[in-house]
Amino acid sequence: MSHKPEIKIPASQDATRQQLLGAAGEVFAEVGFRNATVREICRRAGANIAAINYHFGDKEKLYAEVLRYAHTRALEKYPAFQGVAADATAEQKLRAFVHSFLLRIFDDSPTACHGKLMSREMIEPTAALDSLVEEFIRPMAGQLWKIVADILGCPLNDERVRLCAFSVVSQCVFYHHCGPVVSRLSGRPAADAAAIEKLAAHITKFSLAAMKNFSDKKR
Amino acid sequence: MSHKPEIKIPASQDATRQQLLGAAGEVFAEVGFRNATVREICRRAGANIAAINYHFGDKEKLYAEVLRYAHTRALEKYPAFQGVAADATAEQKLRAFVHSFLLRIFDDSPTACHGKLMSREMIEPTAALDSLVEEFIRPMAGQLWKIVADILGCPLNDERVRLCAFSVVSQCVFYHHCGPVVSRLSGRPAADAAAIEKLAAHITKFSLAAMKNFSDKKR
Amino acid sequence: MSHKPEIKIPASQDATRQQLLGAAGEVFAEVGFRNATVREICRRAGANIAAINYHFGDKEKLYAEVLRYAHTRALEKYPAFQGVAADATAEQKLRAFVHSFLLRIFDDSPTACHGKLMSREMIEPTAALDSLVEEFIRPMAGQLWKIVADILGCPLNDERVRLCAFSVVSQCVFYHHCGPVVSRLSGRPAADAAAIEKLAAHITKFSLAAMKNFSDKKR
Amino acid sequence: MSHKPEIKIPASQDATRQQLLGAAGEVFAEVGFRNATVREICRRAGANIAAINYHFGDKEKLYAEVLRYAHTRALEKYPAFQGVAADATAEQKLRAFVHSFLLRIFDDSPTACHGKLMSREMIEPTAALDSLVEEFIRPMAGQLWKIVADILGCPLNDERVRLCAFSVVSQCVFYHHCGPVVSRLSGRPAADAAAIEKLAAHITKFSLAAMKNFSDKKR
DNA sequence: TATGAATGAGCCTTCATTCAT
DNA sequence: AATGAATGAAGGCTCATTCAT
Repeated sequence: MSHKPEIKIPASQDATRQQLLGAAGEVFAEVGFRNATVREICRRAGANIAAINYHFGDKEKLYAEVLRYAHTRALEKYPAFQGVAADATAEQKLRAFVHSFLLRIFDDSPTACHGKLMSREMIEPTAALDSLVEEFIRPMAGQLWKIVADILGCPLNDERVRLCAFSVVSQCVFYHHCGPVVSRLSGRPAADAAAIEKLAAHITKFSLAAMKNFSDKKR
Repeated sequence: MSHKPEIKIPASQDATRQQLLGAAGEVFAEVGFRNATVREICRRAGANIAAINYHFGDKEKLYAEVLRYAHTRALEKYPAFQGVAADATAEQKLRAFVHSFLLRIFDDSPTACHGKLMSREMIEPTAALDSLVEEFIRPMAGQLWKIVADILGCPLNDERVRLCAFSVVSQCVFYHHCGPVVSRLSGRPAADAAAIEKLAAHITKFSLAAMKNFSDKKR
Repeated sequence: MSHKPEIKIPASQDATRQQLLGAAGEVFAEVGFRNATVREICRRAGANIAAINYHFGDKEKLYAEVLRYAHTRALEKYPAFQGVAADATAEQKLRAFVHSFLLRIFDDSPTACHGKLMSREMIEPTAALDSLVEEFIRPMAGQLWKIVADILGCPLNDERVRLCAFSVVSQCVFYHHCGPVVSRLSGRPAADAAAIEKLAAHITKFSLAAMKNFSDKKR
Repeated sequence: MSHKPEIKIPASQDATRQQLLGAAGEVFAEVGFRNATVREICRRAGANIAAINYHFGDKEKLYAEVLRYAHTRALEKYPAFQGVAADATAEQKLRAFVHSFLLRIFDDSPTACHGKLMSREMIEPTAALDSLVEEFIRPMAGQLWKIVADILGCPLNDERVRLCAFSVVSQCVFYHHCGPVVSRLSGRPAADAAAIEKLAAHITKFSLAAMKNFSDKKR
């Protein structure tokens, strides 16, 4: 409010764009696309109310960019196989995959909104979801399928590979998406780093135990 | 609020209330609480635009009632252990639990909205969630914990019981909540009765395999 | 501005609708459809800003209704052959037609806006013009064609009938539509009742003189 | 971007100005002053969005220049007495005047916008109209008055001269200004060269017939 | 009791204009 | 000299809610 003229000086084109992407990510994550107001986004970005239309065309196009931006950042920050050698065992890779998946989804630093945005996208998919699946999610699914096929000893396109992979992912997603119920049932609040660690251990153990005993049993 | 002069046929008064509950369930499920308009709800219910405020006070109180109503109906329609004897094995009970859970969550008949409402409630919990958990979800969790404890051979309050129960439920919830991604990845549309049957079989098999091999392995 | 509580009491549905039609007519006539603001219309109508959407759907539908309303009123107020017997001569009918046409078009009482609305409609025709022509203008053109055909001694569908009728109407329209130039050239302001009388006399005389001498001359 | 060392042809500066005048003429003619956006004008002119303010001060001053520019061009392209000798008869001069008037007003080549701009100016006169009348329209009216006075055999300042001249011009203007109604009534689209020729013939014939029979009749 | 006309805050978007570069 | 990012007022429209009937 006072002078702070320096805040406006660096306002090069890209700076404002970036501020808007960040602020929009926060707001969309907090209240969803529809409930988010451009006023609030611009306010947080320190930009004029017309800035969104100027830089992105409209609110919807901004949202699409935010979604891509959030995904890109999340994958850069938490690569799927961080700290795992290329020749590691499938079990080791699974553990890493689950752990980084959880870290990615639970990161609630102000700049991270990937998890929440995806949760909302699941409930009300937008036009942006199609390309998001092809660009980010399908490749990641492919990585998991390889690991699972290896563990099961199945060909990659066996239906059981898909089913077991979904069973793995479902456990990761669950604690994030059903957080409100999980925390009410367990009496504990959201997940911290230690809890995530523990969760990753359980999911990996549970899933490996299941898959090791899987192939030789018919339903 | 006062006495409800009792004698009254279940007539007009209650009829409108009921119509509103039904219509509101549909609309809230389709577009969420915020995006739902009282005009549309009243239109579908064949009621006056002021009917919601008259019968329920405001939109939010209507929503809370819809949530309870939807849960009650869903549990009546798909009891947790339908067709399973009280002395059935834990495995049989688990199978029944999973199957009815899936049926409940995937029922998309116009009068059923329990699944969609819960999905939305996970993302933006309302004040109604607290009582919902206590009244409906905790009892159901208790039932599952018993089964899991039996299978694991653990005491009921062992942490592994909670974790494994979550692992079971997470798989059930996943196909519903992440439907938009699952269908895009698999190329198949939503779930029909046969698919649900198959899903129930997989989840049960996967979970039993995991839990059978669980206790004797360290992570 | 002061109390005038009685202004709001009679605010039955139709009263507000009527107020809006009147106010909208004024505003649309003054500044055109696009430049007219719903805020100003509602202000003049003593109505809430949402009243237009409530009663008419949107600004455009309001405009269409205003156009029809203004036409209907103008034709009621100034019938084409007021004070002329059914068996009057074609010359007498022409004189009456021209006179009432001018009166209609120049009426600038606050409730009359027909003339200005039509002028604007000529420059930027809206979707409403089509039905307006069929419903109001074509019947009136038919009346004039009969008179002209009678004077020329031509069959009704002779091309000269159309051309001469247009020549008559063009003179009526001109003083209204080109008022800004006419008044600047002649130094006189807009038209009062006496001026209209004189104008009607000239146009009738000019046109009759032309048509009397018309048929027997080749160009 | 680099230096463009001064020598500079009358180029860029004036070139941009000229482009803006042309583009603005088009846009103002198409959608009117208020609905025209500086963005669209600059886009069509291949100029920067700030170019209008830079070269003309603001949108309104640009409009005034466009109006003068369009008039000048229209009069250069269609002189009032093209192809008519100085000693031609008044009838011949009238014919030429009417024809060139129609050509001027109906020219809808992209660079011509005189007719449409004037139509709009009639409905919402701007400050630019005053000087436009003095500079372009009054001289032209003077020319017509002379012709008409000659035909009527009246002194130049006789009121009948004004009235008859208006009657002539009104017919020319009518087909342009009321085009939307004329075309709907006649089923024919806008005017091509042949139609204009025919129109000129009719207007001249009608007007001459009227004026020849005029002076000796009192109303 | 039940209605529906009326309310006014708030939404996204558009626009001419400005100003630092 | 010329740019284009940024501005902020104002536009049409939607909505849950109220209140006189």
